[in-house]
Amino acid sequence: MKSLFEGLEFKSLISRIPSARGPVGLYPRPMSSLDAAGTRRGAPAPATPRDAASLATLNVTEELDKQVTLILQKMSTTGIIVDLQFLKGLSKDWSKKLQDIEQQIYSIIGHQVNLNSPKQLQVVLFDELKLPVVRKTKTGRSTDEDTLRELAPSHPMIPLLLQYRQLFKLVSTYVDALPRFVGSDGRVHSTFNVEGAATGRLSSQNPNLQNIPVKGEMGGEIRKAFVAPIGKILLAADYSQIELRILAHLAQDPGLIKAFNEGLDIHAATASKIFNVPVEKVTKEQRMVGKTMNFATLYGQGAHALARQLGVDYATAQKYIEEYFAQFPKVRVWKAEVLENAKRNGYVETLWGRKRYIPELSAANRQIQAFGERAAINHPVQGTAADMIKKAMVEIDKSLLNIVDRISGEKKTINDKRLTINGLYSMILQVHDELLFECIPDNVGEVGKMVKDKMENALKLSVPVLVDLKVGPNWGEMKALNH
DNA sequence: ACCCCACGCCAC
DNA sequence: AAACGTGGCGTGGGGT
Ligand SMILES: Nc1nc2c(ncn2[C@H]2C[C@H](O)[C@@H](COP(=O)(O)OP(=O)(O)OP(=O)(O)O)O2)c(=O)[nH]1
Ligand SMILES: [Mn+2]
Ligand SMILES: [Mn+2]
Repeated sequence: MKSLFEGLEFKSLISRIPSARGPVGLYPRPMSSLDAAGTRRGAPAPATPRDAASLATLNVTEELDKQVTLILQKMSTTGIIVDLQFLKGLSKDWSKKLQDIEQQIYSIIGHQVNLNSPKQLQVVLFDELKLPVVRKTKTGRSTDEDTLRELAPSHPMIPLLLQYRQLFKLVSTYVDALPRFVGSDGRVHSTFNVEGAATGRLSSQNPNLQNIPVKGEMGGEIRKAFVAPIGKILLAADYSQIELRILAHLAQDPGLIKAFNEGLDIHAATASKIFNVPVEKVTKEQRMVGKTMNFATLYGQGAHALARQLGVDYATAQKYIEEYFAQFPKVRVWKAEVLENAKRNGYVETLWGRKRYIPELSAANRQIQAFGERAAINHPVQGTAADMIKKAMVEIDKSLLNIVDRISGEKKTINDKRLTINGLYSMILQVHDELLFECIPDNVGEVGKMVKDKMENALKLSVPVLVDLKVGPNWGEMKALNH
C-alpha cells in the first residue's frame, strides 16, 4: 500500500472502513501487504470505530464486497492457462537480443557495467560521459526513461540503453517470472484482494495479472501466452471511457453528457486536438495519449507536467488544460464541491457510499494537502467505477450458473469448498474495468450479450454506459465480437 | 531465508 | 522532479 506522499518526510495512513476480509487465493505466497487476518499493515487501529448496529449489519458496499470475495475465490481457483512453451521461445529470442545490446553498450563505453544498477549507471552517464544531469532523484541523478529520451541525441549508448531497459523489464517481470507461478495444472492462480486499493478497486498479486503488458508488438506477444484451453475461447468485456462517463454523471456536465449521448469518443477527440489530425484518423497510440491527458488533467496534472509529457511548450499545455475545462465547465464546479464536502467531513465517497477518509486534507503542510485533494477528487470517480464492475461481477456470476443449468441437463458445476464452479463459462480475470472469461464457443454470442447487459446496467447513470466485447484464442489476439 | 529501501516501470 | 490517481514487482544495495 502506498502512502499518498511517498517522497515526503513523514508518513501517514490512508484510513478506511475496516473489513474482516483479506486476500483471496490458493497460494498465499509471501503475504506482503496484508497479515493473515487480512488487516492492513501499518494501519493497526481501525479507521472508524463501528457502533453496535453496524457490527451486525453490513452496509451496501460491504455486502457487495462480501459477495465479490466469493467470486474472487472462484477466479483464483480456476486460474488461467499460461503457454509455457511459448514463453520459453520468447525468453530465448529476447535474452539473445539483450545480450547483443549489452555487448554493444560495453564496446561503446569501453568497459562492463551492471546496466540494471541506476547507481552504477549514474557514474557512467554523468561522470564518465559527462552528460548533463536532467533531473535528480532523492538520492542522486535520475536515469529514468524520460531522462534517457532527452539524452538520447547526445550519445549513441543511450538509445541502446533504452532498448535494453524495455526488453529487460519484459523478460524479468513477465517472460521469465510468470512460469514460476504456473502450477501442475498449467495455470497461474493469482490472489485477488477485494480491498486492494483505497478506492475500492481490486488488486492482484502473485502474480499480478492486472499489469500484463499490452502496448506495442512485444506486449501483444506476452499476452499471447495467456490462452484458452482446447475446446474453449476467451471472451473479454471492457467498459468504454468508463471514468469519463462516471464523471459525466457525478458532475452533470452538459458537455460530457452531450458527447456521450451522441456516441463520441472523447479520448480520440482529445488526441485529434493534440496531434492535429481528424478524429477518424487517430491511431491507437495517439488515442492512448489522449486518454492519459484526459485523466491526468481531470485529476490535477499541471501545465508543466503536461508539457513535458506531451513534448509541447508550457503555453500550449496551458491552453489544452483551459480548453479542457471550458469544454466541460461543470467539472471544475464539481471538483470544488467535492473538496468542500471532503474538508468538512474528512472523507469522500462513491455513488454507492464507499468512503475513504483523507486526513491529509487537514495537514499543516500545503504539499501534503494538495496530495490529499487530488486523491479526494479521484476516489469518487475511480471508486464508483469499481463499485460498478463489482456489481456486474455478482450479477454475471449468478446468470452464468442459470445459463449452464438451462443449456445442459447434466451437471456441469463443480462444488469446491462451498463454491459453485461452472465448468463451461468461467470468469477468470478482472482488470479494473475489464472482465475476462473462458468459455465454450457454443452460445458465446448469448453469453457475451448477457455479460454486456449486466455490465452496462450495473449502475444507472445519466449517460449511456457501453462495453466492448472481444473474443479470441488467447489474450493477445482478441477480435471484436459483434451481436 | 527473510527484511528493508530506492529506483524504475508495467497496467488500469 | 514536478500539482494526474490506483496498484504490484524486479533489481540493486544493504541488512538481520
Ligand atoms: N488517473 C488515471 N486513471 C487511468 C489512467 N489510465 C486508466 N485509468 C482509469 C480510467 C479509465 O477509465 C479506467 C479504465 O482504463 P481503460 O484503459 O479501459 O480506459 P477507458 O475505459 O477510459 O477507455 P477505453 O474506451 O476502454 O479505451 O482506468 C491514467 O493514466 N490515469
Ligand atoms: Mn475501458
Ligand atoms: Mn480497461
